[in-house]
Amino acid sequence: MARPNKRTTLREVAEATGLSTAAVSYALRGKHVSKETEERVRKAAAELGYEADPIARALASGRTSTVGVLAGDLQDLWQQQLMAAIGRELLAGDRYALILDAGGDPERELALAKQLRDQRVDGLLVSPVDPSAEGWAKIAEAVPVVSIGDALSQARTAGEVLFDNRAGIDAVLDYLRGLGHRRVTVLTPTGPSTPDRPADVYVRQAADRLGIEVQVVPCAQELGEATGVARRVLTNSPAGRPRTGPADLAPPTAVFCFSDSIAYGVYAAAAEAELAVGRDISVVGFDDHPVSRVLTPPLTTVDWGLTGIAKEAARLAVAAIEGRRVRRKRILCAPRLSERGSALRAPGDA
Amino acid sequence: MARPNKRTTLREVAEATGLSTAAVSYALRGKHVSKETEERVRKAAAELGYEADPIARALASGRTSTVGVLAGDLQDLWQQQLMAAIGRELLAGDRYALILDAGGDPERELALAKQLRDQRVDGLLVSPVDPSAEGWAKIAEAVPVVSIGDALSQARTAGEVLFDNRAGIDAVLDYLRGLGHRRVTVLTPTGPSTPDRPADVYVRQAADRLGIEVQVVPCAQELGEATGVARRVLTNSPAGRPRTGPADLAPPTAVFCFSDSIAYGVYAAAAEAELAVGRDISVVGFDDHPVSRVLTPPLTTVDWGLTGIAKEAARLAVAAIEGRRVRRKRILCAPRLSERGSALRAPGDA
DNA sequence: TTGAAAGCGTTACCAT
DNA sequence: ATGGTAACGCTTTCAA
Repeated sequence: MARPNKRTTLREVAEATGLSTAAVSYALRGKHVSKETEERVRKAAAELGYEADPIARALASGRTSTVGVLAGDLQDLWQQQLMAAIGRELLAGDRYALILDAGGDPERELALAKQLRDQRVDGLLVSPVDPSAEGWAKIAEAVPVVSIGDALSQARTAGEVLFDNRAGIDAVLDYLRGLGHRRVTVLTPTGPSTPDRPADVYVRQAADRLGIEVQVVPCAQELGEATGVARRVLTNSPAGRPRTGPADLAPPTAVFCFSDSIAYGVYAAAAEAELAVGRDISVVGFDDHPVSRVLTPPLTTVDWGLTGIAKEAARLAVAAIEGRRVRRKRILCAPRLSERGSALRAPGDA
Repeated sequence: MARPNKRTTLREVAEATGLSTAAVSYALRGKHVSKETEERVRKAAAELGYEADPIARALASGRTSTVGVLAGDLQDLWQQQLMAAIGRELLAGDRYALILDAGGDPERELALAKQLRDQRVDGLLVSPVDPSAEGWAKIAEAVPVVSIGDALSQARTAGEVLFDNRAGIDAVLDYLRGLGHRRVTVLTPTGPSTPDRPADVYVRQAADRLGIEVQVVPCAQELGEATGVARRVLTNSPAGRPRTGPADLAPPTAVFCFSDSIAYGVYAAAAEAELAVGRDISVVGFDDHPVSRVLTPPLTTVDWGLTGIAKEAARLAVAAIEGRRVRRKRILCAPRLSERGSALRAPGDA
């Protein structure tokens, strides 16, 4: 039965002030009451050290001032960064972020989303592993959902902060093509159990259009694993060759990573193989994590504006929670190619 | 009033089965009931799509199967990593991590801890900004607390996973001394509003003993800010000189950073100043974040074993929650100096 | 403006 | 093994 050291309850404040619990409840929230009683109640509450019990409040009101934040995969350093930023943003608005990690598993992702809903989170921010899952529909009915990155195609969300993947991919492939690259390997965090994500699909189309040969290879975010995959790609050992794409025996001249975390793995593998990033093998990332500029050479990557994303996502969620209308509930983040030193002219290209 | 699409409640399951809510409640938890009723209830519950409401359960039982995880400062990449790891660890045990960020502010840290307690978290894991704060005592009375990094000196915690700071600092200073360094700047995340932490105090003693001149300079974790501080330290501009320590005009030959995140700032500043890390200026970190080995040169740092820490901390917390006794509730993590390329012989040293 | 009382959905105690 | 029924601590009608 609960904890031994009891908290002061609303009833006790009521008794102390000679008011009803209802009156006290209102007074503490500044509703329906006269200035003076509010004052009196506040004082009594302070003296008794009263603080409303969030659980009881949640049960009675259905609200928690807690927002669920569901990361697709927290192994991704950029997502860690994003969650931290969202947490700060929410906290600034007196809301708490309940951060969960789906670990790249689409099923777990939905299971966690449901739990969050059951916990009465007022809103749910999600950076989805599987944006096309049907399960999102029901969840979005029960709680305002804001998706980050890709749109939840099956659900009516309260807001979306999307990456303009097409523009980002076009920008990178154009850039690489201009540098003379014709064989590019794309490393995507999409796992085997996950359906292709929009970027995976689009990058093939874009490459075809530009006359670039791409090979799309799935890759874990964790550094050690990513390094392993990159190692195989760079040496073009059989395990690194995907089942799709032309059976080209030459290794790629450039690697395009759909997350900076993965790019770090390529750096590690390149160092092992004594390949100079930039000169021997070009690398492009996709997030602009802060440390990317500290690498040698600094990682050329696509910046989506982390802070802005966190701000917008939090804003949309809060607006939805408070039932406010917003002008645009779909924010499209434009890519900015941060051209640094990791992608240079392809070897052998004039 | 709550959400429109109502959930099925315990009472409905009771009515459907002709049992009392009590019986159903017990049955679903496999207590006091016969095999067959349990079966019958389970079936009915499944058919009705019943799932216990965690909030109501929390109010009635005082338990939530949620664990609060309070980060001192989530700008620190290593702490991001740690939180992610703890979250995974907890999730594996069917508990949810409620991750909050104190943003380096000791007052906020305590305020958040209280909120977490009010949320009825079953346990609290904390990587404290201010381990010596008195406020921890009360919190630890109400909920099992496990501290990570430094011990909460004023509180009776349920467990501790401590870094052997003294050993770590000794190892690094010994190492630097052996390389001929005599002027070392220590960059610590400890903020102006925070009391000195054990490591800050100890590093001065250790340096004195070894005949090393140290200057302890506070430094933010965020890359941009850290770079700024490091810039001043490397050029020894007035702003970089702390008020304490000898007024030495020469810049340090080595920088010892109490977090890898800060070390990244030093790399950035060194690059700006065209100083070669290792040759012109030695840098040592204190966490071993995964990306540290990807830098050029790879960062020499102190490894505490992230995964182990997350595991132990989660284990201690869960044990305390379940009221189990543990042999050792104080785990001391031994430092392992990962000697890589960022600290070399001091310039001018034979 | 204030009070009385009915929930909110469980759990846990006490009978049976 | 089950049922009845207080808690749990708050919010929110509905009256006054």
